[in-house]
Amino acid sequence: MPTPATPTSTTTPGSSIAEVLALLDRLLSPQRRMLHAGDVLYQAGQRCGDLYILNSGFCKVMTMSPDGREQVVGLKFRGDWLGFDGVADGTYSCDAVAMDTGEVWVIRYEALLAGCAANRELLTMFHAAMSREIARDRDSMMALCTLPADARVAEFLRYWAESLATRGLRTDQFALRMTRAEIGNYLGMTLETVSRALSRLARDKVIGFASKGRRDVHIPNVDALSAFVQRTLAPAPMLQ
Amino acid sequence: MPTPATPTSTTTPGSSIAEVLALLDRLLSPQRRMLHAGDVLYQAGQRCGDLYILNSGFCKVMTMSPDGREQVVGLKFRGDWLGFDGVADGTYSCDAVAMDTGEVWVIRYEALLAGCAANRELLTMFHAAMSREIARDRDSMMALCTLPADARVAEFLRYWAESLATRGLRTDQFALRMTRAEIGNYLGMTLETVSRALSRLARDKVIGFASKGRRDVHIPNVDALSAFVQRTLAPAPMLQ
DNA sequence: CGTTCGATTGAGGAAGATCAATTAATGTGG
DNA sequence: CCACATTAATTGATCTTCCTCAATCGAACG
Repeated sequence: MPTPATPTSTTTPGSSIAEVLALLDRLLSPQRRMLHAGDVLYQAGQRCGDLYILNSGFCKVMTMSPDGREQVVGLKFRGDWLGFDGVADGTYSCDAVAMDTGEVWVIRYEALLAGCAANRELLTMFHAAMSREIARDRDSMMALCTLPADARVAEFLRYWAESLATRGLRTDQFALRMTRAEIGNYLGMTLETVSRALSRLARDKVIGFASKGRRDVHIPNVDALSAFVQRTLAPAPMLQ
Repeated sequence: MPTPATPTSTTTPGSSIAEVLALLDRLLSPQRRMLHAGDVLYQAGQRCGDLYILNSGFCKVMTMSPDGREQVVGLKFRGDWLGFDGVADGTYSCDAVAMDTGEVWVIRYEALLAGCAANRELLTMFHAAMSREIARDRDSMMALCTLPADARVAEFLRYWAESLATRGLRTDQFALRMTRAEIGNYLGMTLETVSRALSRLARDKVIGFASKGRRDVHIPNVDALSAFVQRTLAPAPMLQ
């Protein structure tokens, strides 16, 4: 897993979310589009003329296989791009759905190409964004393949908290905008297993639930989540 | 899962492997580098100044988490790019290892950027390659999360055969260049489960093993593999 | 205030992991 | 070239984890 990016890092130009947004605003003055929970930003099969940058809110990315299996394959936060999958053959291969009220900036792909040809910073920033998505997807595969169910849920929460932290949002308390069924679908397990994992995490005081409802998660200490993942990997502390 | 790409498709410029290689050769005249099985093309943490295109042979991409879990997260064939993960922050985050004798073309990232600024075709081709990798990773996630072990192994073989077919190579018989342990690691299961799945596929005549050794797989009919995957998804043909 | 949807929890079963033994292929030194 | 060592693959027996099925509970909403 990558070390948490420092939001103000300037090693690569355009590596901070604010810088990226500012650059895009300046060079491409993208159109704004309001989102509400459940809104479909784009759908698989649809012609891809635009890419999107999430300026606020949260989105999920979903794929459907020809035989009807459906899966959440990605989560998007402020500063993340949407629609990369459509660049290759001009057609989106996933659905993108808003999970909350928010705003995306619409980037015409043709305009982006023109901008990239003229502006080196825009070009490298765009490449960095795609590259980061590839690296992130690989981390997801690792978690899916090597972690047992409880650790997978813990890692999911850790990733969400880290994503919020990177964006300067509070991480001690936040709303999971997904049902247990959706989380399970994303993590490759059933909703009951997700629920049991969350209950265990709560019993172990690694997480807590806000007073009313069990969608609001309280994470006193993100490191405790990482520690929990590690603990499940070293099964028995080797008694002697 | 994407429909098998027609090798001669010209909808997007530079979408065929031959076109991509020709374009790169013409514009960047990349340096050639010979590979032998086991050669490490690049390693996580290493400075990323180059990208690579595989001209022949096969490579695997591996990640290692901080706590030591290691996993095969990708397979690369002729025409595939390697090193995208290093573009974001100038450091590779994976290892790339040759599985066979082959040749890569070395693309200096700086030269590529310069070329992209000057040549629109190169720019879109490069973007298409990254986009395709993102879409492909999502398909992998889908297979990992939604398919039972037997179907996952069948899907793995189907993907390998499809990859060979797209590149004009024979698919009825080929060598898996991975041990059962490596396949299992890639698919998120143990080597014993891989072995049992392969035995079942062979018993059902969906695949066969070449005379000597069980590394050479014989696939009389790729569609039979897809059918096998479907069969495991519709568990009981609903007796009444 | 009942209906509905999501979440929790328990009991039983099945898929796959683990452990262990055997066999097959590959390599090595004599 | 053969005996032997080594590594990979297969197969079986057991055990664990997670899934499935089912009941219950809680929150939200008309």
